[in-house]
Parts: sequence; C-alpha cells; structure tokens
Amino acid sequence: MSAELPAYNPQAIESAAQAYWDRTRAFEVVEDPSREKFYCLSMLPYPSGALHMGHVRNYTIGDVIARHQRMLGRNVLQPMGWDAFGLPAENAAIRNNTAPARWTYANIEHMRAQFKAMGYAIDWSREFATCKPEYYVHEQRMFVRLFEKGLVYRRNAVVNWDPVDQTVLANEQVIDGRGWRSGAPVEKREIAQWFLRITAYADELLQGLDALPGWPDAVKTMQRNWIGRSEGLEIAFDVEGGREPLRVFTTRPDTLMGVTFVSIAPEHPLARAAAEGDPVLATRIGELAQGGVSEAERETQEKRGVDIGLFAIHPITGEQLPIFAANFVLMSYGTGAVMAVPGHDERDWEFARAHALPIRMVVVPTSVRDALAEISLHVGARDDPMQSALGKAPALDVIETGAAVQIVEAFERSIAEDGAYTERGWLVNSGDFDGLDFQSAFDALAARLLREGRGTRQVNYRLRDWGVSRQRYWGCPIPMIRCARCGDVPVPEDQLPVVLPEDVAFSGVRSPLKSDPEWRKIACPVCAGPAERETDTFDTFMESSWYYARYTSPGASTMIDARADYWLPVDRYIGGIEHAILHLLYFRFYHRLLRDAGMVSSDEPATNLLCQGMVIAETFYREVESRGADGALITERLWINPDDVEVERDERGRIVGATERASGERLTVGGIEKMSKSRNNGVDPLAMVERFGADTVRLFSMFAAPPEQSLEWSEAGVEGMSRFLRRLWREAHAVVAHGAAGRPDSEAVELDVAGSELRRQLHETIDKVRDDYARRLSFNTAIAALMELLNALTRFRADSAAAHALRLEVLEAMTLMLNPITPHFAHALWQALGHSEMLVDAQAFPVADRAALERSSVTLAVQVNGKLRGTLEVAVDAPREAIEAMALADANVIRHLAGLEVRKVIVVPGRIVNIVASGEAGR
RNA sequence: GCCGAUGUGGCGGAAUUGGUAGACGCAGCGGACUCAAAAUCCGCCGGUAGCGAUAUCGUGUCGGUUCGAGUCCGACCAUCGGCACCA
Repeated sequence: MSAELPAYNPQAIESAAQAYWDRTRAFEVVEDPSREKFYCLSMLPYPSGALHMGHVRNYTIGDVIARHQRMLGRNVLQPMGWDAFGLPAENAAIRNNTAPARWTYANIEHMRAQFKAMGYAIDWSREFATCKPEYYVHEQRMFVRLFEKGLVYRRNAVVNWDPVDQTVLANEQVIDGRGWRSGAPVEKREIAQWFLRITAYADELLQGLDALPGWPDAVKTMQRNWIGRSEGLEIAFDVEGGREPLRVFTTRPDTLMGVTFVSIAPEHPLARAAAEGDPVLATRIGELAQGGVSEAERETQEKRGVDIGLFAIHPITGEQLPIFAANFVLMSYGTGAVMAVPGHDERDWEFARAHALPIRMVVVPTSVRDALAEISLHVGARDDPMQSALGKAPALDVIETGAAVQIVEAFERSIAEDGAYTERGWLVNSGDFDGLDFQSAFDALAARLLREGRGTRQVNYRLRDWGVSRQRYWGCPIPMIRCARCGDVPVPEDQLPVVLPEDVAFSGVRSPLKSDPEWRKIACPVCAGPAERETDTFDTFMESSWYYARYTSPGASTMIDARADYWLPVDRYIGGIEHAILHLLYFRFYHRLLRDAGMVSSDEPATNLLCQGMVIAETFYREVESRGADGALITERLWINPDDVEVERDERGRIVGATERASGERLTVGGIEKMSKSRNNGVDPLAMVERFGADTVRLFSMFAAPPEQSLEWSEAGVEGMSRFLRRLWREAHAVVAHGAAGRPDSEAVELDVAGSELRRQLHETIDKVRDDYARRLSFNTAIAALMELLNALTRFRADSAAAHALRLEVLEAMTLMLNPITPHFAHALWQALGHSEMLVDAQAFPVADRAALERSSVTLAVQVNGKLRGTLEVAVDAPREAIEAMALADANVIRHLAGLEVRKVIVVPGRIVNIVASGEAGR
C-alpha cells in the first residue's frame, strides 16, 4: 500500500508554498481599524554576510508567534530590515579592499535570499536598510530637533586611544589593555563628543518598568540596576589652600564620622590642578589613566591611587583628610569624588590597608550595640564605653561585662583585619549622632549640613547620558556645524540629509570623512562665514532605536505618520538577552522622544518581550605547532568544524573520542560553546535546509530547547525531527487513501473505548498546545504533545467509519497546530486532506471540545510518609473517606504501615494521598 | 569587580500553583523485515542490590522550612550573558 503514497519531498513542497505566498502577497498587510492588530517584531539583523543559526532561531520564534496570531484572526504585521551601519563593514573593507557600502549591500542581497528560503511570513514590502539616506535623514532631523529642545549637548568624554595607530578604539578592539592591531598599551584620551540627555528621562524609564508586565523580570531588574537611582547627600569638603570645595556624593552619610581620606577620579579638576607644575605627580596620575575605558576593565584592574599632596577638611570634625587620585573612581558617576570610609566600604577598606590609612568603626550591628549598652550600664557614665570595653580604661565589673566586651572586641577586630562592615546598623564613635539608626542619622546629618551650607539632599543615577559620537566613517553623519563665531549650529532642515559618501577609498586608518579636506568645508548657516562640518558619525544604536516605528509608515516623508498609532506599540518583541540593557533602554528612551514630539501616543514601544538564548555546539580541535616570528615554538589550537568530525561513543553513548574525517587525525573534544567563527563550530543553516528542508530546521530549533534557554545544535536531533514529519506525512496519506477507497460505514457508529480515549487525548492536546503557544511560549512542549498524539494515532488500530472520521479529525487538528512551526508542510498536508482553501487563509486554530475532555476516573499517587507506595484509580467524584479507605487497603501500603501508627491522612483531590505514620515498632 | 541568569539520565530537555522526577526526542542495546544495506516497525533503556515482586539512593554542593521540595528560604560552587565605542 505504502508504495503508491506520495513521499515527503521538502524541496518541492517548500518552493510551491513559498511561490503561493509570494503570488498572493499573503503577508503584506494594511491598517484595518475593524480588526485587532498584532505587531510581531524580531530584532533586526546586522548584515554580516550569511544567515547563522542564531538568526534562524530568532526569526523562527517570531514567525511561529506571527503565524499563530494570524490563525487567531489578528491583522499581523511582521517586517524585516537591515541594521546596516557598523564596525564589521569597516573591518571587512580593510581586509577585502572594498568600500563598506558595497560589502554591506552585497551581504543584504545574499541574506535576503536566505531568509526567504526559511519561509518566514514577512511583509517584505516594508523592508529597508538603515544606511540609506532616505532612512537616516529622519534621524538627522530628529537630532536637530532634540538639539533645539536642549536634549542634545556637547562635552568632553574619555575614549580608548591607540598611541601607535593614532586612532580611537572601540572597547571590543582593546584586548588586555592593548590595541588589537598595534598591540600598544591603550591610553585614555578626552575628546569633544555629542550626548543625548537620556538622564532627563531616568525616572520615567525607571517607573515605566512597572507598567511592563509582559517583560521578563530579569530584564526589568537589570534595567532598574542600570539606571541605579539612589538617594543620598552631596557634601562639600573644604580643601586646604583656599581652593574650590570638593563635592562628594554618598548614599551612606551615616558613616560620615568614619571618613579617613577622600578619593577622586584621575580626570578630576583638582587632580589636574595639583599636578600642574609638578611633573612627577603629573606622571603618576597619568599612569592611573592606563588601560581601556570599559567599566569591566576598570573594576577588575588592581586598585591604585596616588596621594596628590592636598588635604580636605572634614565638615564636622575639621580633621585633615589626605586626597588620593584613584583609578577606581569614575569621573562620570556622581561628582567624580568619593569620601572614603574604610570601616564600612569594601573598596575603601582594601585601599586603606594598602596605604596604611586609619580604619574607623562607626556603624555596628544590633548585637554589638546591645553589648556596648551593657558595658556602659556597668561602667557608668564615668568613661567612654568603647575605651572601657577595649581595656583602655579600668573596667570595674569585668565579670558582668566579660561576654559583652568579647563581642565588641571581636567585631572591632573583624573590621580591622577581615574586611569592612557594609550593612546598615547603629552609629557609634560619632559624637552627637551616637545611637542613631541609618535613617535617623541620615536625616540628622542632612539637617546639620544643610544648615551649615555644606550639604544637600540629592537623587543620583548610575545611568549616564548617551554618548552618540563615533570617530568612524561607516555611520550616519552627525548633522552639526562648528562655526568659530556662532558655535555649534545644526545643519538647516532644507540641507538635510547630510549624505555619507559611499564611493570612497577606505584604508581603515582614518575615516574618509576626516581625511578629505573638502568634505567638511561649509559656510556657516547663521553668519555665512567659514565653518566645518562634524566629521563624527552616530552610534549605530541610533538607527536601531527607532526602526520599529519606521516599519509602520513605509514611504512616509516624515519619520513616521498616522499609521504608527495603529500598529504601535509592538505586541511581541523578540531578541537576544544580550540586548537586555543598552538597546532595550535606548529603544524605550527613543519611544518617549517620539511621544514628546507628538508622533505616537503610547509611552512604551513594546508591551511584551521575549529574550531567546544562544545557539551552541560541540567544539573540536587539534594542536598544531609552528615557529613564531622570533623562532620560538608556538602551540596553537586548530578548531575543526563539527561537520568534518567523526565522533566515537562507548556502548552507553558517551563521547569517548573524535577524529577528523579528512585526515583521520585524533581530535580533542573542546566542550560546548556558542557558535562562533573563532571556535569554528558554526553550522550553516542553508546547508541544513538543503538536506532536510526548512520545516525540519524550523521544527528542530523550536523543539530542542525552550526559547529563552540556550540551544545545542545536534544533527541527530534534526534527523529525529525529519523522522517525525515523514511519519505524520505517511500516516495522513494512508488515512486519506483508505477513505478514498470508499469503505462502507456499516460498522460501529459510536467510538469504542480506545477511540474515546484517543479523542480525549486529541482535545487535551489542543488545550495544551493552545496554552503553550499563547501563554507559556513553550513551543518545545507543544511539539512533544503533538508527537505523543501521533504515537497514539499510529497505535490506534480500530477499523470503522467512526474510527476513520476520528483519524481525519486528529490529522486536521495536528496540521493546523503544526502550521506556525512547519508552514510549508502544513500547507501541503492541508491540501492532501482535501481542502480547497489554502491553509494560510484558513485562519482557524483548533479549539477543544469540552465534552470530549470529560473523564470518569483519575489516578492518585499513594504515599506513606512522603514515599510513593502505590497508585489508585478512583472515580472523579469519590468522597474523601472512600479514597482514604482504598489507600489504607492497598497491599503495599499495609506492608509499609506494619508496626506504625497512622497519625494523619492527607488527601489532595486529583493528585495524591499521603499517609503520615510514626514509629510504634520500637516498643 | 558589579548586575542578571542557568545547573535534572550518556545527551537535548519535561515536570505549568509545593503533590507519582525523567514526558517527548536523540544516542545506545536487543529483535523483526531484507540476499544485503538503507528506510521502517517492535521492545528495553538513572545508579546500586535482587531471578523477580520490590527495596534503596538520586535534580550542582551544604544546610533549613514542610505531611511532602527539582520547585520555597539561606550560604556556597561552577558556567553563561551584560558592563555604556561589537551588534
């Protein structure tokens, strides 16, 4: 029989389905206020050259959601575009000696074809590349508008400077503190840069998180911590020698009496002033500026500081405090200066130990405060309790206070020797403030310093303004002009866009914009005098911060038009967790800029967010030896692609070894890592599509892991998915052929027990799959349930008209439920099942028949003292007493209760019976 | 260093609200079909003990809460993501 059935041929099926969708423009959408919209957006790709598995995963998740929503009847928008500016194009340009534009456009052409082969339900009519002037002109206009609103400003900021190549380096280009090409130690250098005032929105961005129930908690927490709102005091310390007072910000004013020195950033004006005319000090402070600017590098560097020879005056005690320039103090946070409390701050503690500075205990936990109180009670008011406790004054009641003294001494020793006490507590050694708790001390100190004009309450944010200047060529030109007479002047509206010349000779050493003496020349729009264009370009995060809005308004002459408010906000945004902070914060910021410009009416750009995990794979390498430039023997790892590796396993399936197919050489198994060029463990998605079909690749990437976890690529796993599709294909065609044979339906009209059970399983599966798709986004378990259903279907052997009808019911429902994941396969199967309407237009996701879900009995687990001893089949409405009696009558339960007395029987309806019994056996 | 996440058989994972740990798939082992191979179909498949019924241990480590913990709490370890110029 099976010989006549059509074989599953993915290539033929996929090209036919894709041709049909193309011909009917199935995924092109227009605004329709009568229908509920659904905007499904996956983060736009960087056109790196070829589709990789990370893309496949990201866009398949988006496509499954989009197609599912379409089946629920929504008007679904799923667009695609290209994040086309960026560093890799410049690197490729240097390597291949081509212009970044050419490389980028060629990549887009290639990748678009690859995307189409995956069969995504994308409205390609809305596609754009962010490197085109018709895209970035709106970004330039917006920037000018923000400049006029005061949300853009220019100031100096530090960058990584490669002293050999004479160029600014991206953090990525700084490796172990050295330039990636020159190998020279990187220096910090200050240059003038443009900033967007994102901090003006800090509070709103923070509070807005509470209105995003559809965002993962992890992302919201990371954003909260990144914004880092903290309430504290800004305190002015006078500096000896009549200089400007030194302002510090602290969230722990309660520890003020424990300050023993002050630390400032190496770039702080006071450090500069102190170094002036002191070349030795200048050099030593300069050394602190070594290394890259990234926070990770600064924070893991050895903590170093230089005494600048000046003293700050403690605002309460008048004590002289040495001032250090330190590499761990950031000029960009707070005031660039911190009061150091080594007793109660970990970093200050380490610094104090290294520089032999005093450590003072001024905050103690409740236990120590109570011990001190006890001592003071016994010793009386005669002496300072601390002094007595530490044996520096005669203690009269040693016997009564011995334990308390030990507590206090142990605590003081721990602060001096083990590390700072950083918890909040009770103040000691703090004069007027002794005995206060954190909040009272905060308030009392704030009041006193305010009265004396030395302090103000201050809310501080860790969030910094967004520096958008890049000293690069392949980016959107910043539309500003510098005039010696008029200052910073924006390029006038009618002269926008400032077009980036694409046909350039690119050496990579210097941006062509900067090396061209003519490009920058321009007459000042205000005074018509000679002026210069800005030659820096925007951070590429600028383009990716508003692209989602542009998709809603293709062809609009403005950034977006009225159509935006139909589609926005995005209903489901999908992208990697690596974007949890930067991109997703700029995205939320930019939406507010659009709102405040009157372009959209919502506050947030996306209501629901799904962060997918990485794609990882096994790595293999062998070691090769070579002679370095200096003749020394170098051992390097040569990474071999998993495609070229034969893996050996033991009889349990454990990997025991690997050999390279071509050479037969033994390889080392290097562990499972993120697919990357450096480990050569990437698997080409298109090669997989050619072998198995796009549906199988899509099915595997949805089945192998839940979306938010990392996904391990496994070719054997892909074969398993292919097997499942072939089995379903065969089963469906066999059932159809059977029905076509025209069997008389004279047999049983009613379903037998097996049939009723299969039908119940079908409808339970429908319920589960609906929930997995819509609420849980747990596609792997939805697929597992469909596999179980197919297993049940192939085991079902009844032969009757009713059984045939049931088989068709199961197959139709399975086809519909699989459609979002394997749309070509479902498209073809739907026709094979006899439908003349195309599945893409069917718009119907199965709904469970409540009647089919009813059951008469349930299985309960029976435990004795929490351990499983048997199961029980009981009627769904069985009374508690009957269940208890049945459980106690179970033979195995009786055996385990021997010699024990039943104390309690816990019955959880529909789930479990637990008999709690305890030991009489011993008597 | 700081912030966030993850850890379950040989492997990917399931267990949705604290209630039968290991669904589903892969790999492996045994068998059927075949001249043979592929494909397909059937069975077994966490460790230990036992012929078996079954017992016992078992969800990164250590401790706690509970009648009951993979799930909750505390401490720790390992791995991964982000740290503002990779995108």
